[in-house]
Amino acid sequence: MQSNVIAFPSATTNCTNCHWSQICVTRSLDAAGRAEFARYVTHRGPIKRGEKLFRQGDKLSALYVIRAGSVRVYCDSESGSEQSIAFQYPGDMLGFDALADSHHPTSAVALETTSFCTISHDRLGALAASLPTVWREIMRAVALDVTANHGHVQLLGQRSALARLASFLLNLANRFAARGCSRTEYNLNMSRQEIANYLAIAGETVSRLFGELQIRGVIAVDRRFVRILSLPALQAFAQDGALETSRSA
Amino acid sequence: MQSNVIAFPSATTNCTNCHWSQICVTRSLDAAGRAEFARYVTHRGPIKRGEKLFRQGDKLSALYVIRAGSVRVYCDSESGSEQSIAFQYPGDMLGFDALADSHHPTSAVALETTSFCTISHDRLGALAASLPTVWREIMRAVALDVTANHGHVQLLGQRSALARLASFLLNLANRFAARGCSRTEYNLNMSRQEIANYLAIAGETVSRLFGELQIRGVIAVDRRFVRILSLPALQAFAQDGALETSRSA
DNA sequence: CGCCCTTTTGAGGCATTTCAAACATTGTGG
DNA sequence: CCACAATGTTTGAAATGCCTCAAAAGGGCG
Repeated sequence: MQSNVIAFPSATTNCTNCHWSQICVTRSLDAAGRAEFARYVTHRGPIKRGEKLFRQGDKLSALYVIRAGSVRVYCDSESGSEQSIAFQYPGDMLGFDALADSHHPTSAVALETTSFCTISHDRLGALAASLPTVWREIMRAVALDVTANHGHVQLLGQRSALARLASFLLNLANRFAARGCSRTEYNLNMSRQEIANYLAIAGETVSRLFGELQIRGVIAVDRRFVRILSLPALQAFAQDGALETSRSA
Repeated sequence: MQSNVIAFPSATTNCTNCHWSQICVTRSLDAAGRAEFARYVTHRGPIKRGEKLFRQGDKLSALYVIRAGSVRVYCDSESGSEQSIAFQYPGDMLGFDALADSHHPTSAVALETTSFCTISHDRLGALAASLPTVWREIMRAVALDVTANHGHVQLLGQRSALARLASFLLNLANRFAARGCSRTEYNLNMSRQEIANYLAIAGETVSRLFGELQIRGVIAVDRRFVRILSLPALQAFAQDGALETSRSA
């Protein structure tokens, strides 16, 4: 998000004046509640591209909320291959999958300079006692994460690589829009290879498909900057993935 | 599970004498706790194959735990296609993805005659007040579900169809083993087509791959009954998906 | 300016899909 | 109890979309 419109937050930001209070788990809290919540939150970072918030296998120490920047969550399999699970943006909470056995089953790495908040695992009980309603919001955040995972499975279930890429671009568009950024113009925070891994297709295919969509006038791509020229056309590709004839709407 | 070893539970079963108390969210409760928990639980079913526990779009009314039988969870996309998200067995909790916006983003359908428990959404607050520690278990169940979803994504990220099928068979094996059933012999509760949809490959391919694995002596298949003849060989296929030469261990 | 890394573009091969038909299995009604 | 329908499964042959390997082109950064 850092690269998309919104300025990098100052170090003195806290939950009462945070940009993302409508997206974060604080969204249902009033000013007093947010001030109280802030007592349980530690600001961290900024960390640089490539640095990790946590590693697969690490003992759970806290839950995380992105404050600025962006993060890629991924899994390493026994066979050595890596699978990207999610890209996370400001306001997104991550790390609760570690609540199952107190160890992180995934890793999270910064895609760019990134700041984040942590909520100590030890203090979750106290937080819940102090702000009972916040549990509901945490559950909601978890449920949203589950739903996002379902979306990812649905995306991978789509046969055509084109449909996957189109779905991906639309997903990003919606998430940026939810954060007050442009729905139709944004910077990709990840490399082609990282997109490819997330979509479970080859990097070269991603490249080719960006080309295809550009030739058809559906999007304009310049390096990592994407402009969606026809949202309906992109949605059509996301649904049936048909390439075939002239379809630019 | 009904078809795998364990007898169908009697109608008088409750949380204090439930077969699945080591898997269910009650697993950390003592006898008194379970008795208390049982006050919040309603027994439902049995329902028949094809009947639904809940439908995508339904208003959230309760959380669900399978007691006997098996369930398929799936998503309908706008384009009309369907994507299987998970297969659930006794002790598994489902439905909490609806906590995000109070409506179910998925549907759940019985694969066979199935009984289940419901925990009314309205009474979750009272339950939490009465049994504070149970929240931790519910969070754990949710985290397990998230982890399972990551596993599904990893599975779909694997390129070869053979690796996907092998991973799937191993996943089932582990889950049956966790429930005290045989790890190496079990009945599939779902059709070939349902497996294919879950794995995002064609039904015909599933058929062919079952044949391949059988010819190679890795498994023996008779209709829906599967016997794993070589766990190591199946694991090898799950990791690299290489078919190539003689590899029967 | 030159090196390195990412991205793009090209050509060929192959795994998987698709379409189609034979086959088995289960359930149903006469 | 059998014939038949309906459904699910297997098998075959051809088409194709994506991957792999390889090389060139473009940016970023010292």
